Amino acid sequence: MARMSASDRRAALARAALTVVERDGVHAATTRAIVAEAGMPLGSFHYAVPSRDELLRDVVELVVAGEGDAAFAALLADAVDPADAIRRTLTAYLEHVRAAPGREQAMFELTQYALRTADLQDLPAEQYARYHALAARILTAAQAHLGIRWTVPVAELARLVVTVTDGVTLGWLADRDDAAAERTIDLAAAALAPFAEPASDPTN
Amino acid sequence: MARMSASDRRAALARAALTVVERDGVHAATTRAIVAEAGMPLGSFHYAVPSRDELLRDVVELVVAGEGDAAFAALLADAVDPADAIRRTLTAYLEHVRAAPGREQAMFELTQYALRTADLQDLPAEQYARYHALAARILTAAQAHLGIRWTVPVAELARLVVTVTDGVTLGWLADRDDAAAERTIDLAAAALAPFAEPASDPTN
DNA sequence: CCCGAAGTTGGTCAAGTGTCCCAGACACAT
DNA sequence: ATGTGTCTGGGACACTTGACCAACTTCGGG
Repeated sequence: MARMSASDRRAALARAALTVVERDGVHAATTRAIVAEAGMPLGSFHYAVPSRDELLRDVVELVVAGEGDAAFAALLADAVDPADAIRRTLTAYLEHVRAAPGREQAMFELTQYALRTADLQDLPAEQYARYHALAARILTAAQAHLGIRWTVPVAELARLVVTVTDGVTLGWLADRDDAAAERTIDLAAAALAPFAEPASDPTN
Repeated sequence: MARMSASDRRAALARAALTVVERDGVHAATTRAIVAEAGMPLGSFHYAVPSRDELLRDVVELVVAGEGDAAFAALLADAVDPADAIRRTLTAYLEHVRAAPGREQAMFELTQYALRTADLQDLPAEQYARYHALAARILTAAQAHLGIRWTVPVAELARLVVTVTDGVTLGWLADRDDAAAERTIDLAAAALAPFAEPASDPTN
């Protein structure tokens, strides 16, 4: 095994653990499965990290941190109106899920696991705060790109958007019905579009 | 232990297993925890059911079958308009979640578990089909109660409603922010209400 | 009343788990 | 070169888990 600092090894273990969780689920993420994925001997595990739960915490934080760089905002440029923009963005997200179902399922599993683990109970709140903040950034950017203004607080709309993406994802994971998911997105876009008004609307 | 037929015992074990899953999570639903919950000796387990995975299948089916009797439709009577009706219904659902968070979390966990288990992969689709059917029934009933007509197919609207309830539940489970969840529901109600029109609207 | 079938139960096993240990190898400053 | 703290990695321990068994008790029909 190449020599590696304990902290580097810990990071490598977290990445390996995420790979295992995506592929086989949280319950399969044993210490042995993780070190096998990382190509390390078992002994390295507890040299690099005090306990398995602490590594899982790293994994959740890895997930939370790495979810932000979404290129969704770029899509806004092509959209012709708010409904179109919302539909395109949600569709892009669905494509992302379809391309790597295990990844999104891993997010849900990790959230549920954290909720059941005393030491990790604060993580889901942080995780969702980041999701909400990300959605808020996209919505704010959309105002400039589309020349519109949201008629309700962006923070509240952001939470609703995250709610819809989570719901669409869960539903699709359950029945893998692409067409139905698309229709749900169309409907959601139509439902959310009225919250936008032209930026210079004289009625305000 | 009272004498009991093997099939009755199997049903009792499935109920006990559900109780354990609600309280402690899927990973805690070991054969020993289940028989302890059911007040049975360990030996009874494999007399009544061939394997643990087969009992988990029973549990998922129990969940799928027993979710339908919601009394949500009754709330429609008091509502003054579609937005109010939707808000009341979603709020009632949120109350249901808040009263027994473990229960709804168990639903999610069981769905994820089924998706990861080869023998159970067909169950989530069935589970969500039932959710969608239930939502469709409520939406159809709402038409008569409120004297309105949905301007989009009920089946599609039903899937969106389930999407929203799932998303709201997941978000609330993560951060337990009652106020934020309430506002999300308010917003969702406002967004969905325009899909209703007076039943005798002359513009159609 | 008897007897085979059905049900009960504590004990046991092999596999798998998280955690820990320690003897050795390595890198680097002195 | 030598020493010191860091890293390696095979092995072990205590424990849990799902599964199984064999002896025992109870039931219901002939």
